[in-house]
Amino acid sequence: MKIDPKNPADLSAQIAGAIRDAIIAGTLIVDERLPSEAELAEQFDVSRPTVREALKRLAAQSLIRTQRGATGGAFVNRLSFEAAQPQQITTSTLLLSMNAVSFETACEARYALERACAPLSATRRTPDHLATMRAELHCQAQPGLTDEAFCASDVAFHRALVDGAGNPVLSYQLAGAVEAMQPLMNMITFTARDRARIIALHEGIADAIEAQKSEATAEALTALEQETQALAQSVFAARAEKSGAR
Amino acid sequence: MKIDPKNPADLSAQIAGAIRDAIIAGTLIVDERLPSEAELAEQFDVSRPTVREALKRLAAQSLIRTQRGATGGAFVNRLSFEAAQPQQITTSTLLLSMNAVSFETACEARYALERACAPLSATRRTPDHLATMRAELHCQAQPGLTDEAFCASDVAFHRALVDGAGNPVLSYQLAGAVEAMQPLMNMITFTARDRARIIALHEGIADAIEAQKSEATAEALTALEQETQALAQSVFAARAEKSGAR
DNA sequence: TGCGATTCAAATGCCAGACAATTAGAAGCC
DNA sequence: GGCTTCTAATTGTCTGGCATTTGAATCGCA
Repeated sequence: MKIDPKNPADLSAQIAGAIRDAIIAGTLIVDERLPSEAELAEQFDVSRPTVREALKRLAAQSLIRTQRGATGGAFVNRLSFEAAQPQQITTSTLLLSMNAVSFETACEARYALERACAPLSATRRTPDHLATMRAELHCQAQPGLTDEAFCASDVAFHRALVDGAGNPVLSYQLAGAVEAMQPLMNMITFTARDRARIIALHEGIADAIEAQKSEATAEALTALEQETQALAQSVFAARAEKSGAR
Repeated sequence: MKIDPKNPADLSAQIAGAIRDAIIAGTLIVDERLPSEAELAEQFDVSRPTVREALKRLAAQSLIRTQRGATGGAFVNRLSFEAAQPQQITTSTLLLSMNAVSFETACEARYALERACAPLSATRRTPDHLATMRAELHCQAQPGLTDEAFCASDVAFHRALVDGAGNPVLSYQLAGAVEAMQPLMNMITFTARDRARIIALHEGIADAIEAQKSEATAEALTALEQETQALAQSVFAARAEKSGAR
């Protein structure tokens, strides 16, 4: 790990990479303290600011944390699912917004992944998950709700469904797919009739989950996907026509 | 965005957060040039090294890139799926290795997600994807293959399956789940008989994909999951007994 | 001896200034 | 016009230093 060729480019990136590799390889284990900045600077034969830049890179990925004071320093972080999720969500959101991914594609991915959780969630969901879903349903039925709040509740509903599978790996992966859709959903205006239809479909999902029926859950999700796709299509078509007529 | 309270903690993190928020909110658009380090330092009323640390944090997340020279500077990066995948993979790998996720849980998540891709992949896979799968199958049948190489080929096979769905969002999300399993798989020693069984199951998957049969693909994946789980269980049980007898 | 207050040292956080390297564009020359 | 050279702007890096935090050792005192 102490190697560092005379590559003239980006010393801090190289150092960060070397430390990252050591963490991945298990050479540095969780909660282990890295050498102090001064020692690292000496080891890699660079200055302290350069070492600091490398450490900040790692800190940005939650690979290390730093403590000040006498026994301070940089410590290898235990990367928890909770800490990784927000990053996963922002990355997914940016990927969708920067790459002109169509609503259709993103929606297809999201529901395909959610259907993967359906059988597990139907089997394992706790009363808590069910209660969350029912609560969000109630929230969605409020009359004065803004579109943003409606979408947020929609996301919360689906996350409860995913979490019901009781598999942290699934929850982590799905968080990105579900949350990243929110900005796209926010581009849609929901009429009262649209909302009623969506809520009815949500109720179907909640009922299937409550009855622990795997296939019924998957079918309800498929129905919701079709409804969502159709709704989006009509909204975008109307918008295109409007701008065409303008 | 230019706001920066007198929080005594972690100026560089605050600055990085402010710029990140601006990117997410769309205030800074792709390929736009940020002010120079000196200007940012003045704006935020901090020194240049502090600004640099903030920029390195953003660079670590591929949110910006930097160019030297006269017209150089920091530019907002178009976050591409290709650039995001490696990060997603290392994060997923570390999450599994640092959180004592059981083989069972990770395996369940992986196959659940893969089954979600099965119908799409069966419908849309190109001859290229099919060729990759067949090539990896051939590779797996090589006699002198190490366990690591066998696992690597296994991963390549499954990624071809996932990519066959033709949905970049799915490919991105699944990359983490599939690749992160590799270290766990590497802990297993595959006997010739184990490999033969796995290859046979892989062939079943490839055949189903070739015939564009969605349900057959999903069933083949389920069979492979059961085989993998059983194999892992027997290996771990044997290992536990051995260490108990030691 | 026991305990609290003080001091000390180590480490990170931050800053000022400087120089090197790189790069694009401007200026000048043929 | 085309080529070369110069220049300015910008990032990359280093040196040295000061401020802040924090745990631990030390000292004083009962």
